[in-house]
Amino acid sequence: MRNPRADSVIQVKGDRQPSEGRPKRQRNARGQGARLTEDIVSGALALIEREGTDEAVTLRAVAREIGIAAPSIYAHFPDRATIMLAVVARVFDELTQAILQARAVAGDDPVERLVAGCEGYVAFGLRGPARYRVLFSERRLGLDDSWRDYCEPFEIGPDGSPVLAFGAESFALLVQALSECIASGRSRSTDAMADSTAIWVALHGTVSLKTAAPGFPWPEPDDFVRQFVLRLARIMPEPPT
Amino acid sequence: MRNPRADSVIQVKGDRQPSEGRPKRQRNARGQGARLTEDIVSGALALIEREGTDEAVTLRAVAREIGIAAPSIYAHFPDRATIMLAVVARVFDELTQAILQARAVAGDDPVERLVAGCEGYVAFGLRGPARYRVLFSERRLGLDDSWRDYCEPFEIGPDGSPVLAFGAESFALLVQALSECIASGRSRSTDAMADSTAIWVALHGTVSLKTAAPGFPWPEPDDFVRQFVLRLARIMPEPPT
DNA sequence: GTTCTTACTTTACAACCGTTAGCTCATCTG
DNA sequence: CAGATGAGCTAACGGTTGTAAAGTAAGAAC
Repeated sequence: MRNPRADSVIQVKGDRQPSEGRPKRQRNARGQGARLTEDIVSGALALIEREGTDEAVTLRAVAREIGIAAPSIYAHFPDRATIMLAVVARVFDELTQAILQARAVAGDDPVERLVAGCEGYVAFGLRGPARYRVLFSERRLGLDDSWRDYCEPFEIGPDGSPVLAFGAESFALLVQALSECIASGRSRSTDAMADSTAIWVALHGTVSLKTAAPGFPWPEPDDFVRQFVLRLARIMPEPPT
Repeated sequence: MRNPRADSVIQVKGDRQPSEGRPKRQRNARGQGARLTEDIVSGALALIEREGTDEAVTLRAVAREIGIAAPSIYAHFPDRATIMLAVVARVFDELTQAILQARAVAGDDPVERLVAGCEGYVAFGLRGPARYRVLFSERRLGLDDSWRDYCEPFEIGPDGSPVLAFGAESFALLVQALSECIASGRSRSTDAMADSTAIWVALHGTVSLKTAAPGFPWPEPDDFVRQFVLRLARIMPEPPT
């Protein structure tokens, strides 16, 4: 059994330059090198939205996207995982803004504000399914502590990863909205944390399943969301007169 | 600007045989060739559970896993997507069995049966997060009609893909369980379909988020599930005497 | 004007991947 | 026993990826 174990490789192949195809990006000015860091994150995000999956984010693909050479990324990020972490941080920020904006146009009624925020969450997710998916799909494996240098200083979970620390801001908005309903006597919830968690779970499930199974006979989204939010938030059937 | 466009490649590399490392699988008997089809699906599933992601399923990895040569797969599946489809079909089947089993030990009370099925769903998901994830993460793209030859004959969605046809069985169990609660006067739901959808969405969200964010302060799972199922199913506070 | 430094490139390597073409070898059929 | 056929193999092509090493262009500092 002659096993050609010695995998000898002679490869005479040149990588394509970044200049071909894509518009070549012009070099940053002297002090502005950090600007490329932002562009890398933007490029990765654009790639995700265009291709529909985060698997499209490879160092080379990102480099092509923004018109630089692949190894140039190493000056800004140590590896792919850290790029993705920065992407996640940015998308969580966008999510928080979307919720705040939806809530802002909802008036003063605490229940309406709660519902509006939830509808905003779902609308955000459905507006960019791939972008939303990265929030909770990152296997944060093989990721050392260097993420601290590239993201805001978040708290660390018990397993040493930044886990939900990212979503904390959005989740806090939800807890706060429910608490206001409780305080104003509109909800008979006795555990804002647990009930917020239930709402969050349902919101996430809605986005996740609606994008994964578009063929399912889904009810009209806003009313569907409203109905389950009211029940999970233990909103009273009749407002107190 | 001399651009070495002509990417001439001289590659003198031999692939590794499947025999090295892995235990070489012994050839199937004459009529039993189809047995490898099952083994390929099992191998892909094992790979998913071990590596934690379906990205680990490459033709070569599956071949290594079960001790065959990569090209041998082509006699059984035309491409990776079809293998994944068969995996999804099998996992959905496992899910249905898990729900049925959980329900079987729940006694006769329709509410308890509903809750037990839901807890079974969540327990199944948490028992094998990667396995569960494939159910709803497959981008069914670039997948021609040949899936019909490898899975049970499912209905086709409006976009020509088998989409939710897979989960239909599990979902039907849920609708049925809720309908029994309605019929026995324990639920005041007037739309079993919509309320089942809400429950499904919450169940999926629970599994998805609990595995994605294990660092979050999750409530005890069974009670958490029971609480939101009762509310979403519009179960009466007091059983009728 | 020389030197230093920043912000990148180019080139190359080693390891994967899917897929094709053609081969081997045991077993069943006549 | 001859031949067909099923079941799986080897070898190879052309492509992808991450990443190391070394090179270069332009502006700032002296």
